[in-house]
Amino acid sequence: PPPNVTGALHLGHAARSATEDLMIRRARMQQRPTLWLPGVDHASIAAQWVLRRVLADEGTTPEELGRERYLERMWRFMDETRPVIMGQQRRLGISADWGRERFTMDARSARAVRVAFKRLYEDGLAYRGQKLVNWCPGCGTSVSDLEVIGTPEQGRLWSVRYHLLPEGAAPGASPSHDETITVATTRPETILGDTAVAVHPEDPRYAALVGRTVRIPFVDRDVPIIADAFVERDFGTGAVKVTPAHDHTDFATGERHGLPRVDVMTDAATMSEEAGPFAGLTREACRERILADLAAVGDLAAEVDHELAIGRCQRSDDIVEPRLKTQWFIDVKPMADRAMKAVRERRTRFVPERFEKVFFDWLENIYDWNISRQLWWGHRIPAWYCPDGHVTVSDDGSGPQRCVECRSVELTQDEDTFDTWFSSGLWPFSTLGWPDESQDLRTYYPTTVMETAHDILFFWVARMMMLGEWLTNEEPFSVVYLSGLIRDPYGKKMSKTKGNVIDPLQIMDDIGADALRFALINGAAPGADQRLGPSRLDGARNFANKLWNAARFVLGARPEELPTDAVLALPDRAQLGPAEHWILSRCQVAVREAETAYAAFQFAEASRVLHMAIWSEYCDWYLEMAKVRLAASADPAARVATWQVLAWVLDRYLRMLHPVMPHITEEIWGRLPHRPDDGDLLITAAWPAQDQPGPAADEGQAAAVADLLELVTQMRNARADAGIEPSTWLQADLRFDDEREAVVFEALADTVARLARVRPVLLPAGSSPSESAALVVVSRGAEARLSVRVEDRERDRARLQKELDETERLLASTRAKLANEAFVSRAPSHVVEGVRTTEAELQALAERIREHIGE
RNA sequence: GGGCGAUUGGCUCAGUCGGUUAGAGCGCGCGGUUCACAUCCGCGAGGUCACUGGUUCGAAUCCAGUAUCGCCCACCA
Repeated sequence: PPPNVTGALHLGHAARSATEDLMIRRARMQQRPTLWLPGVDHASIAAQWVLRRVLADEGTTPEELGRERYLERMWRFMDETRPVIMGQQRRLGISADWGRERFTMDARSARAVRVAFKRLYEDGLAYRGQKLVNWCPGCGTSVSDLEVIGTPEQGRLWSVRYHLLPEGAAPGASPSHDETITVATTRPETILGDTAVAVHPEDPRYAALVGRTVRIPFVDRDVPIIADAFVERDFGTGAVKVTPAHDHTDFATGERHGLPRVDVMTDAATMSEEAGPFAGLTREACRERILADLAAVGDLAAEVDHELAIGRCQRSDDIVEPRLKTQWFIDVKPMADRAMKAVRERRTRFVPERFEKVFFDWLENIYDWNISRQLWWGHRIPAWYCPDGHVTVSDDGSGPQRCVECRSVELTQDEDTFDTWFSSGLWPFSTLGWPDESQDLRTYYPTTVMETAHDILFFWVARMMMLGEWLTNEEPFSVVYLSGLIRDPYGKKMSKTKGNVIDPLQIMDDIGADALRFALINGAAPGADQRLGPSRLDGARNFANKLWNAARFVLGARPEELPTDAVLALPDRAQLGPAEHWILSRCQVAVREAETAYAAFQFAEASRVLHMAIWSEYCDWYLEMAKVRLAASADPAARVATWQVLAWVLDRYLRMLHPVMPHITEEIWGRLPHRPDDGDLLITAAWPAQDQPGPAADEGQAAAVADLLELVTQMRNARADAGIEPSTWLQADLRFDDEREAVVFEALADTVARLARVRPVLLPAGSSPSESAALVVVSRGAEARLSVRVEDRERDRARLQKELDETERLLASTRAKLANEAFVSRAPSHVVEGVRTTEAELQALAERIREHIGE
């Protein structure tokens, strides 16, 4: 989504950009045709606020400048601010098609807006009419329903007595003193605009009063008591004042009953001439005066605290006033139906899926879209009026010559501009050349993925889908990926006033763009808000550092025997040792799992898989194992083969990680040998998950190595528990149940020595245990005895006992399962078999441990 | 008022198809000047998976209800 032109890069942008860049880079490596079109949005209301502050600093105001000079100043401001936000985006390293940068206020967008509007007008969807709009006095413009935020606030509910006219009395007669109807209101100032009182048609309390006339105080207007089912009998007094010009419900009621609309306010939210004695007062002052006056004459019947939802402007936080205006609206229902159809037909799907429901709920209950804004900055509505009031809509850039109805040449253009989201809603196709049948449009439209935060699902995504379906007859994108918002470590929204904002530019200075990207990707579940704080950022920085250092080691360990122009390749299979089979096997698993996650939009999972594989498998184990085989004393062929595996595996990790951390992976990759079919840059290199898998690892050897590593861990554990100095070399007698494991061990004896700091000796399978004092380590297929001093061994008793307890606990639960007749007969056989195997292993293990404890 | 989501070690979160010994990072404890990395290495402690009931041979996972928190929508004035 295009960021606002006047904005500074914040973490939300960074997160969106990182996610989008991830997708585009992966697609590019998969050799798919990719286009990521960057740009900025003109954000009319936001820009107007920003420029007003700038002008204030310059000692002037928009009003002083006038429309024309104001717009000139705005364009100059755009020229200053636009490169700033674009430059900040580039620092993230996002691989957009920068040469195609677009702006929602550029000439091509302007044309698309005109054409779209004319089409909607001709289709009967765009119309001009007098309706209630949401008027924001602070912004001086109407805003759409979405921009009005219902804010729960403590208010009051006043009950006011209206006096009835005597039955059958002529209009203007004196109202009755005693006969009254009491209405409840939270907004006494709108009394002045009342044109009816409504009660429920089945409310016995008021049945007799329906049809009578009441006198509205202060303005002395006589209005009817009407019956309408919208009235809630249980609320307030059960009688409602009806103010069609100042309340959305009342407007609808007024339409049903043909009530007049009396507008008692001005654009500045002060009382108008229609307010009679209160004209000129602010709405707040008017309320006070009315309440005082009502109380004075005894017509204020009750006053209670009442919590209500106040509509406030998203931008200015002012209380939004429903006001009667003649403006442009779009009947969105037909478009909404088309958009919903695209989703039902699965031409567009949401990730995560649950947003479909939110999407449907909104579109099913949608109201007409008010698109007129009383702002200067924006696309001016291409509608012209002649002196007779005829409307001419034109998509011609220079406007119409004559009125379409009376041929008058005296035409005046509508003063208003479009809601910014109208032009944003055209983005997927206006940027590709629409309305022209351009080559780009044919190639890239409909697009593949729309990625954005869920807070603009209605504002933007739904509008793009409606406008796209209606204007191009195609869904604008097939996947909507909705991400969450970034919050501070305590779950609070980041805001400047709270002072909890993390500045992505500062973070990039501190830890680099890649670390920031990794932190953002790694912490983000689709659709879920994420908390971001120092600890996650530190972790990401550490990972970048780890990868860099591992690469430094690999590059530095390159054997001299390998020709400088050697291509990236695996050695002959015969040259692979067990450790090489193990890491090749692990690498294949990681590539497969990461790809599955990427394909399912589970980007955090993909990053976790790669983080684990690189850190916990490649660095923690394989690099350490490789060091032995790389040592100068080793056979040169083995040394070369080992390095080839190191490089080959690293290459795969780098490719898979590139979408997340483009800079560091590119930098490292550039220093590794490449395959003959590779270009110079990783950004366009082939995606491992779909290229040739390479020779399959020997899974038997890989599994044996895994067991051996488990044994190493246990030996370390035993040493630590017994408090053996880490630097001490111990003698270790090893015995394996399985002959193949023994063979693998023999090949890796030096490696085991290094990893566990022991001098390992292989005992024959049936040999008797050593008599010397020893730490005993027992694993499923092997055991080790570490020779130590007697007192060291004494400290070790507890460890074996603990292991036995744990083993017996597991054994008990396994046996309980097998003892369950229902389990054995109903569970799938492979599950039962698995449990049987586990039971046998655990039993053997327990026996062996017991044996050693008995010694 | 309606809807959605969350609830898993001290903290932040994974756990996708019901069967794994429930994982990770941070934090915590113990140890470490091993020639890639102290932004590091090794070892460890720490979880009745919010609660109640149900389905199932088997539930963190599916269903119903409850509680708490968060978000979205809404014309009880």
